[in-house]
Amino acid sequence: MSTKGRAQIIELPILTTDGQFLARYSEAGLCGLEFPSGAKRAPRKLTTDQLPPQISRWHDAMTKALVGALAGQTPKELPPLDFSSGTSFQQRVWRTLLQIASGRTWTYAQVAQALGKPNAVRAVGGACGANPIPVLVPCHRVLAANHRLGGFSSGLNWKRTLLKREGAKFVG
DNA sequence: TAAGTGCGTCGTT
DNA sequence: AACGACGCACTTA
Repeated sequence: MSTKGRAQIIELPILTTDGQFLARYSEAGLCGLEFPSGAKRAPRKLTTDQLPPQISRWHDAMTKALVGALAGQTPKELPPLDFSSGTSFQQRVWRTLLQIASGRTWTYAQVAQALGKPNAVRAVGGACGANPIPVLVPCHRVLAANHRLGGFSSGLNWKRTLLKREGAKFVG
């Protein structure tokens, strides 16, 4: 038996009114989420009953959480989040982002403050950009100084849309 | 006001 | 050693 077999990742689509998202699961939990892409290929042809039951439960929770979050609501239940792809600094940032309530925004500088590294502002921006689970890990709630929009890896329109639905204010 | 430049800062590659 | 989803001071138009 191979001792270096790669961890199995299961990808499942989530259909929403905003398009088809793609959720990724590891043995530890949800490890990735991708925004709808132009290509609408189904990533996998598995029916729910062929899935490991644990993944199936996670995906049910995830589907509800995502649909709600896209409507500006705070998810009641999330699947376990697998942040293991990140460096320890990135993981700290991502965990911090989970503290930002819907409708509220922090600045990159505030996140850096919260980490006890007030000068690591730019590094925080980098970690936000590396967030593997957008929307649920609300990197879109992090703005630049003076309520300016800042950036967003998956496209600024997504950031604007999400913030508007949550009733958050921003400039730009 | 708006837009552009330079530099400090620090985690990542 | 180079590069950013930053912030701030400062210059120009």
